[in-house]
Amino acid sequence: MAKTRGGLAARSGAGAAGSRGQRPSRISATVPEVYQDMISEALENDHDSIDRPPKRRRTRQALESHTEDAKKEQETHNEHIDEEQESEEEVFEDVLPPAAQTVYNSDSGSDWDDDAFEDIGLYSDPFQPGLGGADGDERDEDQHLDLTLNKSKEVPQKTPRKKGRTFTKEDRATHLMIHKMHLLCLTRYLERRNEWCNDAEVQRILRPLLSAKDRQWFKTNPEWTQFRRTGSIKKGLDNAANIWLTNFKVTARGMRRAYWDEDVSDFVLPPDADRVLDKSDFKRAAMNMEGSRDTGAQLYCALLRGAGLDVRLVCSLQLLPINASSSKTRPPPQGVSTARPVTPTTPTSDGEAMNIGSPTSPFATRATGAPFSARRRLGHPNAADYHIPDTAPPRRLPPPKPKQRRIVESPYPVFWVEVLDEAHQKWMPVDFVTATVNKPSVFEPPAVDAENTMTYVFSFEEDGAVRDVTRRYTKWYSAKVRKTRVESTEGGSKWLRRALKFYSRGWKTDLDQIEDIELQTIEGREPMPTSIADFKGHPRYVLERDLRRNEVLIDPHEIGKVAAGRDASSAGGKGKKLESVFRRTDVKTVRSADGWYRLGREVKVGEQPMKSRAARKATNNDDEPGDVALYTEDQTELYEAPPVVNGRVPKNVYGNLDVYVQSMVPKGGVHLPYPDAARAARLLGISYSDAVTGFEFRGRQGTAVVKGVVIASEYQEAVEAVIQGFKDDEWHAKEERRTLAALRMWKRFMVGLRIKERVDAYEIEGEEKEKVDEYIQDDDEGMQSEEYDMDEAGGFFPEDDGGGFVPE
DNA sequence: ATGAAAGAAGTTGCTTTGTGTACG
DNA sequence: GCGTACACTTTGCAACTTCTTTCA
Repeated sequence: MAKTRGGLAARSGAGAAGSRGQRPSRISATVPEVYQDMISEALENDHDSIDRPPKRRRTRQALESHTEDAKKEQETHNEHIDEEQESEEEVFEDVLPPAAQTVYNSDSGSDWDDDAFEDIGLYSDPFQPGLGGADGDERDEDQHLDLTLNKSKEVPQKTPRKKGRTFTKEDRATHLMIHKMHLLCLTRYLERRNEWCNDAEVQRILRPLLSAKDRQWFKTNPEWTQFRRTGSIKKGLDNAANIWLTNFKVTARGMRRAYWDEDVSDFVLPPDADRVLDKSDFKRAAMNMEGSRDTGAQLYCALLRGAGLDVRLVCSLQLLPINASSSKTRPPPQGVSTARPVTPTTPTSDGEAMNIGSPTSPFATRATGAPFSARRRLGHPNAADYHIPDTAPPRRLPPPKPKQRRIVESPYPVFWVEVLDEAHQKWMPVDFVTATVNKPSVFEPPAVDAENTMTYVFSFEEDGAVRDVTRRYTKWYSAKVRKTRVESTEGGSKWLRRALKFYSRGWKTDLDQIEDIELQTIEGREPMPTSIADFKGHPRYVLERDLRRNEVLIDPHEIGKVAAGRDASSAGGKGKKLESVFRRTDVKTVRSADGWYRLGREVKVGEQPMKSRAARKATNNDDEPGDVALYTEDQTELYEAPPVVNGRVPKNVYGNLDVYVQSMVPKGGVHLPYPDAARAARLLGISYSDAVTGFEFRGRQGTAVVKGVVIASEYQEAVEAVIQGFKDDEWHAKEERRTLAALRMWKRFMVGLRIKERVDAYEIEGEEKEKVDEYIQDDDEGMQSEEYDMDEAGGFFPEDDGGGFVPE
């Protein structure tokens, strides 16, 4: 769990979660049961994965600098551990920090086994901030994720890679788990915010913002035409957005894109972080009409709900990517939207007051990307991004602050709302950052936006039900976005469904169904990808080049062509290389006859292989390594083992029976997977075969795993009875051993008593009593040691049901 | 600026029916 | 002499992944 904590530390723009410690017992009280299951499941898996020591790589740079910093490193490392253990309990805090961004602390390492920390040292990494001696700027350039913990004796690899790192299977599993945890945490956070938007007092505070006239737009007459009703609401929303923009002041940074590679050991909450932690903060934000952009959107939601509209709170979750590959671990490039004057990892300078008008301000920097004057920008879709105080003076006086601070965020919102267009039974996205109504296409930030990414867009309704509406807002859902979501991992779709089920209302309204169809249509309308890379892993299209060796196109229908290769971009379209695009549904998995047999299937007679692949090795020395024929599932049928005849169970050449799946048990037979079954069958003298259920690798060769036996079904009861008999016997034998041991001790005790009695009888007047006492004492000691200290003996300890020493 | 190709370097998955010794 | 329990050992290769560089 230590790792988890490291991964969920707040990065920036996040609330101060650290101040609210909790006891572990509270975790179970506050975490919904379904999540507890999921978490424990995930942790279990990880325990499995650490059984085998992972093979690790190491870069030369890291090794070279190791010795110098080793000591210092160790100290730092220990501190980390302490911190992590301390704060580990807060992971599932009831109140999540607002806009909680998460980072993965490289120091928390790949193994969270406490013992593992004792003999594993972190390598000092010249790229790691604060350790390699690089100054701040360089650090940001070169800093990369070091998830690898190594034993210091490890030998360096021959030719290490300069930058970047590949991750082991365990690392990737950890990344995925943290990604999931992050999703759960943010969803819960979102649900809570959504709840606050329903708060009557918040709505009451905001109510005066909209005059009766402003509200009039939202009161539509059902007798009006659809168009008029929608038009009225849109007009009202435009109006409300203007009012909101002139009144709400952005004073804090909202949620932003998460990265893996930041060192949280010296993390300081930036001064412009969103500090709304509980409902009272939320109310205060409503009263002061200031806060982060996110808080603004939430309050806006409350305002509209208060005005009687059906409003959903929408959030584009800023999750840690599933793969922490090096391209994703670099700090955000100072690109289009990162017009921040300071590096993101230096929070102290982050908070420095800035002069908006100065040429070094983000305004000036922005000028290259958005060459608009402040006034022109007002009408620009991204106007809200600039939050210009002078052109839109707030109604209330700003709090007395020495200087105004610029908050430069992505021009695309993270939080917004969806308003129900009742006439059309559709949800219209409404946002005051982009100042748009019903334009879903303007919400998706480009891939290069270092502050904002769109992967999961969740929409919470007033009653707390959640909907995944990502497809409404993303252009390339199937081609790009889906690959960054859990659905692209094994069992991911199911997991997400399960996670979101917790927030569902349990049934689908008509509106939900209409929306389902709408989202499906959007997905179906997605055009064919234009780049070859996007075809890989696409749920609908496939290129022949991306087929795996056990995949084959059956009855393929070419459904398009795509330009591939360098020729494609050559002038005049000459020499264009075109590749055929096929449907993913035409792809079938093929296996060898042996492979199918392991799944309990058999290739039908006369079937021709669909594909063949080169055999790895000749099985016998004289054989040429030929090709292995591969078949599709359609070419196979369920394997039927030779039946049990007259109680005789068939055997294969190895003298046992393959039962890889249940269907391979021969007719008239039954599989008893108990270890004692063979002995029982032998005792009864009936025919049986050992059941081989799989293989395990020991040494160089695989060995069969035998699990129980197959017997004729008529003997099942008898064999089970005998197995039960064995168990009873065993139990009785054990009891007998215990009884004997107890009796032995009683005997000894009695003998001891008798001796004492006799010795006492020898006592003659005048003899010193001490001697006798000594003798008895010695005897006592003898009884407490060695043979009396038997585990199974029972007897001597009152709590043992063997009883004995203490008479009942 | 972007993406494809090619190459490098590393990881993963497939493979798939023992043997020798001590001891009761 | 026989049966049983247990320790021993952990291949090698191709596919696949990820990253970098080069180029159009």
